[in-house]
Amino acid sequence: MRIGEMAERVGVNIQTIRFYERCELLRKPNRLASGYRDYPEDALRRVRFIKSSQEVGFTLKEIKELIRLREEQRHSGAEVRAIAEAKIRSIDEKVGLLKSMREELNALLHNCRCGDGQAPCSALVALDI
Amino acid sequence: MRIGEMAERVGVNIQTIRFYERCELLRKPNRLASGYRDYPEDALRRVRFIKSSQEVGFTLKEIKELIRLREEQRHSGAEVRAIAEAKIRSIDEKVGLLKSMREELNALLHNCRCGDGQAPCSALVALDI
DNA sequence: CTTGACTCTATACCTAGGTATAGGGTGCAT
DNA sequence: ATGCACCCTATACCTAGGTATAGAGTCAAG
Repeated sequence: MRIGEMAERVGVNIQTIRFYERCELLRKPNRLASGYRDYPEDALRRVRFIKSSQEVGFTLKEIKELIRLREEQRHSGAEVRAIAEAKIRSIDEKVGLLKSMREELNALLHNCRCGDGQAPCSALVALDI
Repeated sequence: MRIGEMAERVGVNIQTIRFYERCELLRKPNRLASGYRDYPEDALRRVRFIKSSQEVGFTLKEIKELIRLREEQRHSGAEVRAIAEAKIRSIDEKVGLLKSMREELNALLHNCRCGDGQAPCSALVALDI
């Protein structure tokens, strides 16, 4: 698959793909005789992985940390373990934050009866924003 | 509380507090006779709310959308409802993404026996990164 | 009554993460 | 054989989200 199809299918800009390659977030793909990049089918998953990780607040630097493990041939089990454990802790923190935000919003949905504009919405007062 | 204490207690730069005020993410606080900003105790929570929301991948623009609801005196219940529902959906998506990342990482922790450097780590191969 | 730590506004600067453009080649369809 | 859609590299530019600096005022402690 060439870069245009890849970008199209994941829903990102072509430049973004090349940008990720420069940042070493994506491996350099094989080239056709023409010099065009030629991606295997599963390169799509790698780009999607980057995009989802960004969605939940990881920076490219953090994402690269995870990716680099794979690229290193002789990484130690202990190193993998330590990084994975740290990532899991940070994921759990994020899930915790999201859950409390969700509860607050849900309270808002069920308590807000302020369509009449008489009083400030009590649910939003509780949310304190 | 003056701005220095506020920044200190939340763990952000003083300039960041003023930046949020300019962006209308924080209400303009009362001023002392000197012209110094004077924050109430609960302004801390508002800054922490912004910071946690960023942690889980919301942009300042998205955060502001939620905040603005409160500021508007006569918002309609339907509008609140629609925005809150949209936010809940996006929170659920994020939680879903985080859960699958967590499972992958957990598999990595329990399957990786590659300390010997003989073979590529099979858990990371499965993770496909 | 001055020195040091704090504050103010205004403006300039910085990093991350892209996005666009210029100038040129590829390759298939007409 | 040429036009159109695609690709290449290199470089410039852009937005978001801050962070630093200059120049000036505040104020409590010594």
